[in-house]
Amino acid sequence: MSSTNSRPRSAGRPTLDEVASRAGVGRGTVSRVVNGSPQVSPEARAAVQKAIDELGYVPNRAARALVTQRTDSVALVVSESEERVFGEPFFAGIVRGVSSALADTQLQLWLAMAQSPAERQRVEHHLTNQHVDGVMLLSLHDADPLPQLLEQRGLPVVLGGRPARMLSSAGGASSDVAFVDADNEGGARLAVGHLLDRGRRRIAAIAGPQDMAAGVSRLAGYREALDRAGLPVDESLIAYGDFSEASGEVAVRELLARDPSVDAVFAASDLMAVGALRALRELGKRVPSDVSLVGFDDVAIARQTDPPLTTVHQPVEAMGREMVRLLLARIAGAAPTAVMVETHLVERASTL
Amino acid sequence: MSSTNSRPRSAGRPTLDEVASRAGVGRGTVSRVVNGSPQVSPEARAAVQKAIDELGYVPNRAARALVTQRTDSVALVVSESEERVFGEPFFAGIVRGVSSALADTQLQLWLAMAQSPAERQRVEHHLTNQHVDGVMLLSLHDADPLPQLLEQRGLPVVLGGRPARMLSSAGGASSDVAFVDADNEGGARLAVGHLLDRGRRRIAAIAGPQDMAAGVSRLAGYREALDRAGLPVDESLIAYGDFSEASGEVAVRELLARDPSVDAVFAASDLMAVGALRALRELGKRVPSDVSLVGFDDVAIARQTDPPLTTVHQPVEAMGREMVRLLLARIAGAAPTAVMVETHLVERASTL
DNA sequence: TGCAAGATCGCTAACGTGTGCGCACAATGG
DNA sequence: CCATTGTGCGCACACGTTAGCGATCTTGCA
Repeated sequence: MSSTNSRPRSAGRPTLDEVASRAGVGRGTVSRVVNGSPQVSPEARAAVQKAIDELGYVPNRAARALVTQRTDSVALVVSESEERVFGEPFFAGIVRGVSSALADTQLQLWLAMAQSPAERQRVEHHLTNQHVDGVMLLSLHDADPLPQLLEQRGLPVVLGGRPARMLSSAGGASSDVAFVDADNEGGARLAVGHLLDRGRRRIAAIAGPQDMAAGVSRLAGYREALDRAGLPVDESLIAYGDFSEASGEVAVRELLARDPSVDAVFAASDLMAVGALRALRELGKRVPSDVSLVGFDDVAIARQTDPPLTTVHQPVEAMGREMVRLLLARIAGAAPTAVMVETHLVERASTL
Repeated sequence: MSSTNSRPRSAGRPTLDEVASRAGVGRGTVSRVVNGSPQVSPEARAAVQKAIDELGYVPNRAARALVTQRTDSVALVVSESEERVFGEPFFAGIVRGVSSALADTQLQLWLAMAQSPAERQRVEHHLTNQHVDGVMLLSLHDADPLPQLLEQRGLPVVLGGRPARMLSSAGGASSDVAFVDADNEGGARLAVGHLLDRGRRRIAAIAGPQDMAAGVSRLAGYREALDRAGLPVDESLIAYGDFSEASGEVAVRELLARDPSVDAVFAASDLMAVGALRALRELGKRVPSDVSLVGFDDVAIARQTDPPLTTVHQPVEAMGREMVRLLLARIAGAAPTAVMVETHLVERASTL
């Protein structure tokens, strides 16, 4: 009895008017019961409910979405490889925040990865109409056209991390696309301020790529901290990396070659700080006594380096929650807004 | 101009017959062009394509799904917390395999986490009709009714890991629900065989919970390896844990208290092996000289213990690919099947 | 030139649901 | 007993698409 024809399928799922005829009412009444409208008598409601239970009726999402224009689900799209998505604790934190914020809602979260062009194309194609009510985008490239494209198609979008061209707009300002970003500038100020407080004066910076918002903002925070302390910014104390471990190693060698009296290094990412740490050791510098070192991001390895890394922590879970908040507002019809979440310094043994 | 009425929406997305009237053809022709039917003349095709581009038309998925009964997307549902999903490399491997197998297809992968009852309810509700074409389920509870429920609703399901009640059916056998499982029994046989090859004779086992298929199978493999070697199975050399680190610690203390001459331990999970390793050290036993130790799973920490852990590796990526293969077959109308993927031993320093 | 076959395309009937409109019927007041 | 109000519910249309059935037009052959 399992192979009489190609696909048994149990004669299709029950439909709205099968329920209606079994309950002896019209389609409209069944629909009203399903959607909890008050305009239906207790006995009719009971009869309909009975029929629903007996038939195992469950409304067809496609048909409902077609008429209501809603799907009751949202997507979180990450433009990264599985490797990094599952490796970096950052993403886990975001997802945790997003899930917790969505818990109060009826909205279902769907996670998608899109790194290769083919995947990106497919995701775009699937997102683009009537599959979700809104999209959260994580870690996309510099000038990725995806957010604009989606918004243009009428799909609310919220970005995690500030888009590169949105550098000037502060928190709360309205822009063409909503985003949540950590206070990179403030965090860098905290880090460098901490080094200044501890009496360091020759503070070098390993900056991130200047075509990424985080890179620019963190360097700006470095400059501002020195400024506020009345110290001049010595451009020869700034080297540029690409957030990677290797680039941190190269940068710190260059910095010390330029000026051996450097007594502190601010690295714009923990990975670069880890590279810097290795190079410093190889150069015979002791951390933190000879050179203090501060990173940024508070990734997991920052706790396990020797010595453990002082770094700037970003509240990733809060970022996830804020993304949901903005997205819900956007779905409800609000204009795009930007919010900034605060960062704070985690003091460990790489500074003293 | 942004607040004249409640929701501008740019007058709605263009529809099929807006394209048709602009191109001067009928709706059917536009549909044929969009779906790549050969039954349309080059000039009509060009006109339609032009109109599509100008209007930025993109087909409405809900309407299409309503008539075709397909959504061109599948779900991977993991019944775990974000913590574990993003922490355990197992899931990353599965996702990598699934993604790579899906790359040839037009199907979009949606990942969902469902641990709490509320989340489970919501996922079930969203899956249950017309949101995806098929579902892959990972790490669900013992007698979870979800797979049966979904199959009953007409949704193809593939399980990662053997359901508890399916212990007897071997690879390829037809069952009521499709699943992919690692050869736990064979892996355990390899592990214990390795210990026997190295001359160990008092081999204890830390078994997993016996209400989980993996726990039962791995213990069965242990017994069978001894059996094949003509050795009796001493029940006092078997202790039971729950796959956790703490339970491994407790179990090994109990085993050594029962019989101090134990010269090898087979742990049914790497986490239990890590716990056992710590307890052995505290008990003054040297690994591997006094007691050899083998784990199971080949998780990331197995490489970083001291000494690094010999363990049984499961080809998680291949499991992901197999899950997709089974799901596609299932969607195409095939009956549920079961497949088993091979495991192999990774020799490290905890055995000699 | 006439006829048939094949290519091309328009029309229309679903797909299953939400919802406004209007009707029937019960309750209440005069 | 009749008029009026209000509640409950059936009817039918709309949502945007696919697919099958013919209608029309072109083309080849006798």
